[in-house]
Amino acid sequence: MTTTRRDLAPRYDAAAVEPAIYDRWLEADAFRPADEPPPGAEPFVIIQPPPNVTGALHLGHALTAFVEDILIRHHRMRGDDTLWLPGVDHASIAAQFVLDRILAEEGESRASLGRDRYLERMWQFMDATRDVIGVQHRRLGASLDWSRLRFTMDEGSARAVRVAFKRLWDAGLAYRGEALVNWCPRCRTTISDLENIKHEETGTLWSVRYHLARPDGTPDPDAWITVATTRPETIFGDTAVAVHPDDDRYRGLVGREAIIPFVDRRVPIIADEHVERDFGTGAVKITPAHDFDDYEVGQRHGLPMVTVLDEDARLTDAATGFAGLDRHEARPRIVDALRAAGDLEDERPHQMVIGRCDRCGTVVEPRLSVQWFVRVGPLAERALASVREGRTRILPAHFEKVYAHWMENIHDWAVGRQLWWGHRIPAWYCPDGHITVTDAQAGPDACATCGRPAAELAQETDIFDTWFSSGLWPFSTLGWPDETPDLARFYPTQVMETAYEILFFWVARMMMLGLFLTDREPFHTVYLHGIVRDPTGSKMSKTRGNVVDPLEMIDEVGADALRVALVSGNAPGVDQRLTPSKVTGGRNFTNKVWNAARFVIGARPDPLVEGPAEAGLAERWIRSRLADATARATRALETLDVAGYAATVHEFAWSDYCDWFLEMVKVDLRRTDASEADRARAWLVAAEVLGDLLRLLHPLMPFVSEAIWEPLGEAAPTATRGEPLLIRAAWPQPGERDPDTERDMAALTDLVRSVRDQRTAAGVPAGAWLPLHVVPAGPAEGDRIAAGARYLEPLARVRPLHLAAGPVARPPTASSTSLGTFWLGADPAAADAAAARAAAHRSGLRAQAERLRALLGNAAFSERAPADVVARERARLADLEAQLAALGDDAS
RNA sequence: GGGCGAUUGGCUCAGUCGGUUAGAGCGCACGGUUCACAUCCGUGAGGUCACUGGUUCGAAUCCAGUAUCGCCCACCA
Repeated sequence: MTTTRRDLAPRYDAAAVEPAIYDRWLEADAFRPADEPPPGAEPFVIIQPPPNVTGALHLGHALTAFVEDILIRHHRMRGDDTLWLPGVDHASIAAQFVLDRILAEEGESRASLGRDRYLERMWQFMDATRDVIGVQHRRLGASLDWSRLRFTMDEGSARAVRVAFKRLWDAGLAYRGEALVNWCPRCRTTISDLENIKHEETGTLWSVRYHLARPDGTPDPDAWITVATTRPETIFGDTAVAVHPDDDRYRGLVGREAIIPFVDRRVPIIADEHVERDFGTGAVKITPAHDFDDYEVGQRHGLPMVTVLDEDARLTDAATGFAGLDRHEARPRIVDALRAAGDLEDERPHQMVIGRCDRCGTVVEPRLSVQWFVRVGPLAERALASVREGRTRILPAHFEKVYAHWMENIHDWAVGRQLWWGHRIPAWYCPDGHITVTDAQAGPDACATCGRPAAELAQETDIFDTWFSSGLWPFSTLGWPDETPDLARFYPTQVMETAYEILFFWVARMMMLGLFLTDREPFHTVYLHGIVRDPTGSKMSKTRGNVVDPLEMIDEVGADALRVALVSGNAPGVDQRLTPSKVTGGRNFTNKVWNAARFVIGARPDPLVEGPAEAGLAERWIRSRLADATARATRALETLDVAGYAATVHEFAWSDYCDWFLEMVKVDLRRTDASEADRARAWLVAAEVLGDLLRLLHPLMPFVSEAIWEPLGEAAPTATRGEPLLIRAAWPQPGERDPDTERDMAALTDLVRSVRDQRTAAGVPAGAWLPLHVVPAGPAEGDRIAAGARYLEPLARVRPLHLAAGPVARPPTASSTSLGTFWLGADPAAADAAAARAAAHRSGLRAQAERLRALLGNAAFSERAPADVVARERARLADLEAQLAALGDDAS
């Protein structure tokens, strides 16, 4: 019988193996679900959070892809109707930011090109960059169904956006209105609250005299009210001065008028609870068009709103003498002018919170404008109920509180953006001011209100916030609004896995829109992962220069190693530090698995003569351990405990399979007294368990496991059960545990470890063979030692083994395990340390026995603790006492 | 200002339903050319589980408070 035996390299060479394996998966079309769902199969669907089209792969993408790929591969192997759908997000503001920079280098700009040419240019840019992120995901080993790749700017998404907005409009949940919004003067667009990032900064608090108006309306040079402000450049927009109604200092001034500097406008002095008496001077200027608080005060008091800053945050003509100046230039000049006029009373540094644009860092300006909003109240209520009532759960669970808190305090969503790259809002205006919203691609035929023909209507120029189309992602990708087969088959999805950072941006919006538009929760579980930080715990950022490029890491150690590093020991929702030692650990593990397989495949007896053979201790033990590992790994994956899964397979592979089992297999393969059938059996067990181990490992290290699979199958067809590709192989069913065998093995390995400890203590050369004397604790123990002797001898490197029957004089180096008392026939000169170790061992036993006696002697314990707990402790004490007695210790 | 979370060996992190010897990897010490792997093997040291109080026969685990750190949200100009 001849077999093709592959020569595997002594080291796992990721760079050589991984791309070839990925190509094999692609050739086999292994990522795509079957055309028809397998009968009785449960769907398991993850829609990939679409990475930004402009972004390069970072560790966050890698973590996302790894966690999702692990879940997907597991379910695919279980035979579920599994779909993992990839996508790319058009990222309007981010994409414009990038393109604008490129254009600037070419001496062009948004303005110089105009909307149509700009968008043309954007599409060219898209064509050039759109595939990059996908190609990068392939290097991670992501088993995404590329045949279903979607883009948030494709026609499917565009249609979904139009239909979604039309439904919101028809339901009265979309409206247009004037309001104060966050405006980024550099991006020249509205941004949402979430994109307005608050920073603690030191500014200046100025106290400025506003002179009171005399009856004739002129300023009284001798009477004034002093207001505190951090924004003197908005003085021109002041339409009131406010004080607290209970503030005695100003009681007499309420109802009088103050004169705004420079513009000499008379404004009322009003009383409003919003004013903090203890802050500043207790009097505040009210600028309704440039401050969210003041806006509300203005509403309450019916104050006029004067806009003094334009789209570029330059002072408008309302700013007499300062018009045209940028807000930052204007500020010091205005302060100077006030000082010159003698109206600047005070100037002091002030800690304050400043909002800056998430994208460009520019100070955000509250700006009065007419905008499109989504009324989120009713949407949020449903989205909140879904989580409260458990129809969608969030992992880790404490984020449910965060989610609820946000949903309860949610503000209407300003969905319009004054940008060009994105989905244009499908609203048309007629000259009479009517609004027509349609989901027809070609636009409306006529004004819905007055019937004016389409030619007289003008479409809204604003586009949607990127997150509007993202909010439709779980169903727009499956064909919604059409009732497509994919939508019926795969929606709602199972797991939404993403970074906790975008819980509000994205997850909340998908919940709200999904429930409104499809009447179903778009996913059953939200799995949030944390941020990958640098080894010191800092967030990775380009400016800090501490960014780790996953692709470089993969070049170095391989994708599987990076995957192990990122998912091991990482709980959901918790930030992690990626250290070099974690990456090295991942690499070492891939290499360990590779080499274990190399050994097994290379150790195949030739010829392999199968025949009747008995299941030995090693075989029974490893099968039992495998059953345990399979059950635990499966359970961990079912509960989305990815780190627990990784830890389980790591421990089983390294400790059980490699450290103990393979060492025992070596013994069995080299036995001279064994039959060929016995050797064949020992090897086949090793190969078959390796097969199941590879199945368990596959989601964690898909490349290595797949690379080994084929050569293993060639050497041992029963190990792979004829399944050609591991990615499509069946997930193992947990077998039966064998507690007796596990106990026997635990006792044996305990003895091996104790002997090794004695050897180390005695300074015995590692290679030396020593006689071992054992006095078994009883006849049963003696039988167990005899049964395990063939492993005990080589693993502990002891020979010969003396099993004493009766009482024998014990040397001071004697130590004990549950199997009995033992000592080594070592050179007496080297035995001092061993004797000390043995003495320490005895005193440890004594201390434990002491503790247990105290516990069991406590009536409260024996009476109140559960019977099984008491019995267990009793048994432990009995065992300890037996060991002590066998060592000649009478302390009991 | 409100909310959420964390605190476990030198480091990074696990720790199930409360059960009496708290685990892992890295690091450290010692020993190793045992024919899969030195990206390895073996052995060992190292923790009063942040602190205080409570519940309990029993607390890293449950409760209350304190301290420190971190994050999120928020309209004191």
